[in-house]
Amino acid sequence: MSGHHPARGRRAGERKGDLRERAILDTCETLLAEKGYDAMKVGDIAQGAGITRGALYFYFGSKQEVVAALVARTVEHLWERSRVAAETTEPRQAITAAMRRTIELWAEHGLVMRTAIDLSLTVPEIGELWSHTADLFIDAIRAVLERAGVPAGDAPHQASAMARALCWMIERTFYHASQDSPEQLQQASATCEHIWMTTAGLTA
Amino acid sequence: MSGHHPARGRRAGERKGDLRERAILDTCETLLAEKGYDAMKVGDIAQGAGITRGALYFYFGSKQEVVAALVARTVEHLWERSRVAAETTEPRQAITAAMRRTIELWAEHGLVMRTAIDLSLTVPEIGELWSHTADLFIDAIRAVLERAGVPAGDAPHQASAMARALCWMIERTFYHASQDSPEQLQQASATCEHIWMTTAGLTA
DNA sequence: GGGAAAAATAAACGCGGTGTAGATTTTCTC
DNA sequence: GAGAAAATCTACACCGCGTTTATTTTTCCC
Repeated sequence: MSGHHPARGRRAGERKGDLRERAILDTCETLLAEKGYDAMKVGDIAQGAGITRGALYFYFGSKQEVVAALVARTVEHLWERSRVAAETTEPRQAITAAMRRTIELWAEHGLVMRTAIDLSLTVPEIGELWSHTADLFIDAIRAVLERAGVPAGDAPHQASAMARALCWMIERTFYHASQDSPEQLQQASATCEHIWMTTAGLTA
Repeated sequence: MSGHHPARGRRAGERKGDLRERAILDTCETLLAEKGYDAMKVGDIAQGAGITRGALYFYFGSKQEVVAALVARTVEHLWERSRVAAETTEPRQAITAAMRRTIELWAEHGLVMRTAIDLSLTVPEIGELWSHTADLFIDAIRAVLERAGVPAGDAPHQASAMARALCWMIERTFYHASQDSPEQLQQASATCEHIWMTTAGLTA
């Protein structure tokens, strides 16, 4: 058992320490890229943020909480971006636009997204965040499929199930591609787009 | 740094300890299902296998090595099954047969396969095993696509890239479905099969 | 500018888990 | 049945996390 209640300090808007909190998350992101989750120790994060271990535990209750907060920050960003888009009605355009946006998201936040996926099992809070995010994407895909004429419903070849499968395809394909080069992301995107189109009944 | 060279004991065929080695892997598989990787401690595995921690370290150099061995054992099984099949030439039948086989594999070995995927990043040896396995599947899918008329090649809408995307779709979809019920596996399979068919240009 | 609250420091400590070492017993082999 | 190799046990050293405490510095705000 770690901490039952937050044991967090500082409540009430926008103290100075919010700066440090951001510094901690930034450092965490950097170290995650450099060494990976396991090898990254709490002391490293603190040091990188210019504080001591003790001080870090004033802001966050555990290592997992730090990473969870980092994921939350990133994921919130994803949601905003997604809310803005998704207004195109013509299916073909919608798909193309969505894939372009997906490339941007993975190019910019690939590391954190991969970390979120990896830790989904281990850290329940992160699991929640990511599965919620996935649901948003699935629903967006579902809407496009239905607009393109795929019958609505939960059965195997109806829109919901297909959208889910397509979402996992995109997630996994970009997960791998984002570990390589930006070119790989482009390639991956083109392939996913084509399969999505075909599945939607839109023969290119 | 853990252990550089194996530090393994016992070489030369079929000592008594091979029995224990199997017992260790069996216990590991059980505990993995019950508690998950992190919560499963080395002492638990040893106890389950009827020996002490120290004895376990005679057979395996680390916790990771134990799980890697378990994955290797399972994956070898997968390879055999795949070698036997994949002789159907008619694309539609080949796809249906492949999906039926995939259901069986995930129903039987879902837990270990999920573990392999989860630890691919953390444990290099497991990463190797799994990516090799994935390559086999990708190649099988590629062959079917080409037989169905999809042009060969590495470009985004040619057979190789599409096969890769389809493989990740199947992996991830089954990964999730296998955590729920056998019924979910059936559903997932039907959906994946449909998308695969469509992608291959075989309108159902 | 002075007092309260917030933010940070340093130095311990306990806990749990991994991996290692050395001694010891069992088992094979001749 | 003696010696070697295999298998096992017990005890320990290490590392990292999370906690605690006591003490200082910074910041807020009236």
